[in-house]
Amino acid sequence: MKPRLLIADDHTLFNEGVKQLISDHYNIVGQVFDGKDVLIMAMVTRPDVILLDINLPSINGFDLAIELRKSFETIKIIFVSMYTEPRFIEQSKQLKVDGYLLKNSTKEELILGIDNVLNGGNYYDPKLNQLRPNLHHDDFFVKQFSLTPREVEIIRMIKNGMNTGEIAEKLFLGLETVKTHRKNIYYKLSITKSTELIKFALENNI
Amino acid sequence: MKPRLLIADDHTLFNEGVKQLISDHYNIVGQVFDGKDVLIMAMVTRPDVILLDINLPSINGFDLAIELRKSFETIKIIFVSMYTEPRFIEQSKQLKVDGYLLKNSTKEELILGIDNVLNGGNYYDPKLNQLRPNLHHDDFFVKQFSLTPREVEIIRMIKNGMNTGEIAEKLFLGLETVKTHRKNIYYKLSITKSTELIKFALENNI
DNA sequence: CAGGCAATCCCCCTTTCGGGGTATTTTATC
DNA sequence: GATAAAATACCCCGAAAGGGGGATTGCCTG
Repeated sequence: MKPRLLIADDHTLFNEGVKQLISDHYNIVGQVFDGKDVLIMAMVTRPDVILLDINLPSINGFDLAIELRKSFETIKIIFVSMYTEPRFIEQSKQLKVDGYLLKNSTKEELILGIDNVLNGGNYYDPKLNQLRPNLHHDDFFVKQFSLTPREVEIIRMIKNGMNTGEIAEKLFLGLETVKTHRKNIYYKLSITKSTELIKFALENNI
Repeated sequence: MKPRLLIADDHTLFNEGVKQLISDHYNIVGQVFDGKDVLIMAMVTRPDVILLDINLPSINGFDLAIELRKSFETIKIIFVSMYTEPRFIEQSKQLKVDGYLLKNSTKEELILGIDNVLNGGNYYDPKLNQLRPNLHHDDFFVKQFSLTPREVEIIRMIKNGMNTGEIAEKLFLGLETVKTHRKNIYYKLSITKSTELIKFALENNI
């Protein structure tokens, strides 16, 4: 009897593609494309394991993991994401998510991960441990504007509503240092105001 | 004879999944996972069409499109991306890229797009044109926070990067009037900074 | 007509931003 | 060990934003 598997990813092609790829190994009991459908679908199909995208519409993967854990003791949860941010990994481990796979994995790695988790183990993609913090290999925007990791970090904090002083305090930096970073960011992005920065950050998912 | 197709996407699972999905319809002559391999692979396999991710390692999709156009007159290029940024669409059209598909398309849309392009046409995902117009949302937003028409007008202008002085000038108002409106807006939304206002506005489609 | 609301305008004051510099130390890379 | 890139820090200055108060006009509605 093949293990029962539910796929939750809003990228239809990816979702469908993964299904095709591994339907020899697993019984794909459901596919959902929106966060709000995951819980109901889990209820209906009772999968052994859920492949869960983190960046889902309506409800994100983290919130879903919390809810799934509440309602379904035995369902294994595996995140499948393109994000390698350490804070994502951290949060996943805190939520006792069973696995974390990257979207640039191979079919073999995917199956290896799922099988490991089904056998009661954990599987966090080995590539996650060899990453330099805050360096986003596959972030087109960061490359396009040659932003440094520190600059991206500060952009995120500005996006989250922090001002220069708060950022300096949080990062244990001098006020002037953060000001310098801001100036460099503005220069690189050819902008002049924090409001433009917010727009840039939100529109580019930084 | 099935059309020859090359897939370029660094997300192995996606790349592989798409291959599985459409290998009935097309002859998948190659798969690459890094920007630097695209040109050589195009040379070797001579595909009719390339499905090209924009956010590739080493060389991004735009630069590749330029190079491909130079070296291979007849190869059709279709971007397959998760990004809906208008400036991406613009740039794609300027580069005379034949198609632009979204990663949350269905298998059917994918095939429709590829076939259109193979028949000499263009195919830009219809969803790209209907991004935005959602009057329900901002209605809700306006009601929820009981914003006046004038306030909404000013929020839009702030979102578009204008400062208090520019807004005053444009609306033939005194500086202090606009400042007062800003204060009232901040009070109603329980925020303190323009950056938070931008987030509110963008996230609620104001 | 009274009360509420929207829209307009003003003063005072402090903090934060944005733009112009310059300079030192770490880190990575060749 | 030289070089380049990144990260750190400081100075000066004016402009803009933010926060507190108050006030007037007009308009609609009960």
